[in-house]
Amino acid sequence: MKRKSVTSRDVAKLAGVSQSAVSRSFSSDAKVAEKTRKKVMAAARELGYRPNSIARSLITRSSRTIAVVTYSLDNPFYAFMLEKASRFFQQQGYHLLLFFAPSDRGFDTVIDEIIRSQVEGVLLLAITLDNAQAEEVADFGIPVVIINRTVNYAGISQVGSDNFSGGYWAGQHLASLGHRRIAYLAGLPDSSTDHQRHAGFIEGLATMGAACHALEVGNYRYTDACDATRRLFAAKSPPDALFCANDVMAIAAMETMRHEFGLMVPNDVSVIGFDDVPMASWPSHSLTTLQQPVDQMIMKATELLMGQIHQTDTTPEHVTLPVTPKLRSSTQRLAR
Amino acid sequence: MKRKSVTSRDVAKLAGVSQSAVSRSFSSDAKVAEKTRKKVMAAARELGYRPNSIARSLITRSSRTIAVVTYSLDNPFYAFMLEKASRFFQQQGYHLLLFFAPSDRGFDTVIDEIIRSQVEGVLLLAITLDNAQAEEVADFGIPVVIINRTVNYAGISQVGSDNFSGGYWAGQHLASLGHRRIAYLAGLPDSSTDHQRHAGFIEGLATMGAACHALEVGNYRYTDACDATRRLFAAKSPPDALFCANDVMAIAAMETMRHEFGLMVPNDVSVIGFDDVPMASWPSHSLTTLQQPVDQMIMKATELLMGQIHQTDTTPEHVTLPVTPKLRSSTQRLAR
DNA sequence: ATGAAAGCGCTAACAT
DNA sequence: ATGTTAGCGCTTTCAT
Repeated sequence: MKRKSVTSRDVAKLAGVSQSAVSRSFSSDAKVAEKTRKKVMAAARELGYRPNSIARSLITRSSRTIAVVTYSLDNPFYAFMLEKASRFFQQQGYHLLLFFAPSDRGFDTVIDEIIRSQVEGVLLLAITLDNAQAEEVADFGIPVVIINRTVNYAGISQVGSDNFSGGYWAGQHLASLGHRRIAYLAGLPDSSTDHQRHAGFIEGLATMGAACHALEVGNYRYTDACDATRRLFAAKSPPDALFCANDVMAIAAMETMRHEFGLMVPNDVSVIGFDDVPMASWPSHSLTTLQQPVDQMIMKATELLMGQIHQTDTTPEHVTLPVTPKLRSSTQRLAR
Repeated sequence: MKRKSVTSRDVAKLAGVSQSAVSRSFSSDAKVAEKTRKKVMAAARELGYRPNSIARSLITRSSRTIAVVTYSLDNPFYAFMLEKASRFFQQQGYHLLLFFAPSDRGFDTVIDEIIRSQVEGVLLLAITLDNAQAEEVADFGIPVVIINRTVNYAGISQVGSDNFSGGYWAGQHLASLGHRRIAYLAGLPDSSTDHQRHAGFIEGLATMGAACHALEVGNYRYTDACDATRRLFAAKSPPDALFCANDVMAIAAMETMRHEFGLMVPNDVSVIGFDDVPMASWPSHSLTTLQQPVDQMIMKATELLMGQIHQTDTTPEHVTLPVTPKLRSSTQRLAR
């Protein structure tokens, strides 16, 4: 049975106190006699009263809400981050408003919704803002932290890992293993992570006098990566080593090579991924990869956001955390 | 630079109209002359005005917000569902408040937050409510839909798939393949899904005159499932077939059997999972499993929730959707 | 310590 | 079509 919303006024009447006494009884830093609070709580329980957070937010002008925006959850790396970050905010007494970036433009609508919602902070998972968008949000004084993308805007904090160095290590390592036809399986072509990993890779190869043998785009997605792999290995001169811009694609590539091309990893082809998702360490894949420090990234990002929310004088930071090569059995020295 | 919050009043002043004209200009079903709206919009743009959703919600008494509660995102099955459901609500103009069920009790706190937030509906992903909790929420007239768990409370809708039949098929199929030592790798011991899959399994085995050879608990989690598998195969009489209550555990079991016990799947052991997550169809795993109709489940659940939000006379439904056996290569007839 | 009163920023009658 | 008025349910001075 639907209760007609009970207000603090109703509770006050029943308890025989003023409405503000009720309000005080429900706030932690109360200047209320223990006796009145008891009375109020009893009345509240009887009526099934719950303070209306919306009314509270309106008057205190604080929503205690964080918006998290993400692109997709089918990369476990981001699902994990979302969970971690959410639990953190929840524990801090914040609510979490979740938005998915629409594929078909319309991202400005999301920004508008976020602003209207009076959120106190925005966390962007693998999403970036163009200058107009950044300015729009900044103009309202809403702190923003971006994870795993860069922005062209000084007012916004970002935390990511050292993609360039990761790519560099991958390139150098594969070349030093004696591979000659080293290919790149690219992520989203317009993402900063892809650019940086790619650039590092090229440079790492260069230190060994090598160059990128072939490149196909997998958009950081499993099925796209399967297709890209097919193109790569159907070529006249197929790769003998492959650096993939993330683990999901690396696993897709290994599956495709093994089961459609009858190739062995690492005997015929060495493979390196990026992220170190849990799956990467499963024995079937045992993927050599570059570990991103997820926990640190989340910690830093949430810390930054909280800092900017609480002290308005905090200056935005651009944090780059180190990646760690994880040597597993998807790479080996080229058999002569 | 932080703009001091601009209100509709400010816009009204600048546009030379009344405050309510501003309000009307920002509502779709407007009784406003095109000319006034133009003026208002111009002034709004100049000041950077955005309607405050909180104030709007307070007066309209509708938050246009749905709460989604989940336990964890490390099963891709639920990550996928969350994304699907979120996108749906977002597209319908609803906001999504995300909560993670705290492991250490404290779930009542989440319920309290949900009620205070004035959400219009609650979607529970693989989470159930005890009677007191169900009553609490129902008392406030908040529609609730539970996915993949059952409730002991008539006022709440639930949608799930036919776990019993799935288990039944698995038991019967494994027995009919000639296996004699068929074990069960259980999910969370107190979940309805586990009970039903288990019960169906036992019954399915029984039709073939077989019984469950061994049981270990994997809590629906990868690492727990690895441990459970070790226990299962370290036994004097290890299984020759295994039904796992979900795909994640089935994959964990296959990894462990293959790489720690040197067993072949399906030659030495047949394995069946449950869910049909994308990973299950990857060639390395090629897992025979019971496909849950995720899309239908989400569609039905969101439809039910929307129905209950919009017509208060909608009666709660308990929907059970059929599962589909997906025969892949993790099962085969026992070699004689 | 408590109550009265004044709004938070908006929508929705009600007049005009 | 537009303005005036009265709140939505709460927090927060300000007196007492």
